[in-house]
Amino acid sequence: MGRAPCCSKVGLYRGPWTTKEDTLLINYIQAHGEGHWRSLPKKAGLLRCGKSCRLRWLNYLRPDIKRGNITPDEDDLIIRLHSLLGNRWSLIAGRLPGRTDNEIKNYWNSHLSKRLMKNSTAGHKSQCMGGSAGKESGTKASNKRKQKEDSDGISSQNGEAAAKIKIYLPKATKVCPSSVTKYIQSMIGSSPSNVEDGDRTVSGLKTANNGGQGWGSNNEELDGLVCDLDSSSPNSLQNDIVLDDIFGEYQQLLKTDGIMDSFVDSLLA
DNA sequence: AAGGCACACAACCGCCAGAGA
DNA sequence: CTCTCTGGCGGTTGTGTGCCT
Repeated sequence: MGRAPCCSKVGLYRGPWTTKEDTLLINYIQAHGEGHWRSLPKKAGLLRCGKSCRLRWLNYLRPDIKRGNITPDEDDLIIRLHSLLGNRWSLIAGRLPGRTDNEIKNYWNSHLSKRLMKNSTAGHKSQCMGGSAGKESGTKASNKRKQKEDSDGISSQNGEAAAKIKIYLPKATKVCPSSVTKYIQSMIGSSPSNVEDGDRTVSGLKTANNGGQGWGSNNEELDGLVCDLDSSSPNSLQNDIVLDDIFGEYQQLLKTDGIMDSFVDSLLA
């Protein structure tokens, strides 16, 4: 309300993209590279909003996009990262090569949030769920689908599957430490944030059993995290203990794998 | 066979932050 | 310092598809 739209929508197409539009966009970006989304549609001969072009490219047309089902490894990693970062889909996507934030967000909303909800309601209510938990359905159709997912191994992975998870460096994404802090703080402060997922406990950083597979962040974020919690949390003593554990565990992982060195290198590059 | 329902996912929208004038 | 532009993010919506009754 009151805000000017990102572009004049008069005379612009909306809705699903045609193959012709896709081709125009791909050709243009291959010739001129990404960026300048605002002027791109005009130059490429597209009657689309620049934002729409950007989204289409990033979420669908990019050559390094990995199509197909989320693997159990990715599934597990998404759960872990979400338990730690909350709905920071771009950060999570940064650790899953070929996956987009949109894809992960959709996957979470349609699969994982419901599964975790189901598991958590069996025990206790978990408060580390994402914003939209989705509607739980009790239809035979959905049950059937869930059974299929289970048989496909999506939710039956255990430590063995988790042990195969690879470590990926995060993209150099700018993150406000305080915002991350808020998320983690909300998770830590909201009772046990662990979510029982089958035989396995998914917690903030319970990764010691999987060979040090990790998550993306940087020292600045963690410094901010520690400072904020130290200074402002009403339950700071309890939070401190939990946080110290997590932070120590995280540092252990970094030392073990030399993640931070290469991550810093990637940032400096 | 038809209608209803739920799901999956592409696409849109509003807001925010950083850069530059 | 302020304003504008631009890119990026997360939440939400729209639509096609498949299953069930």
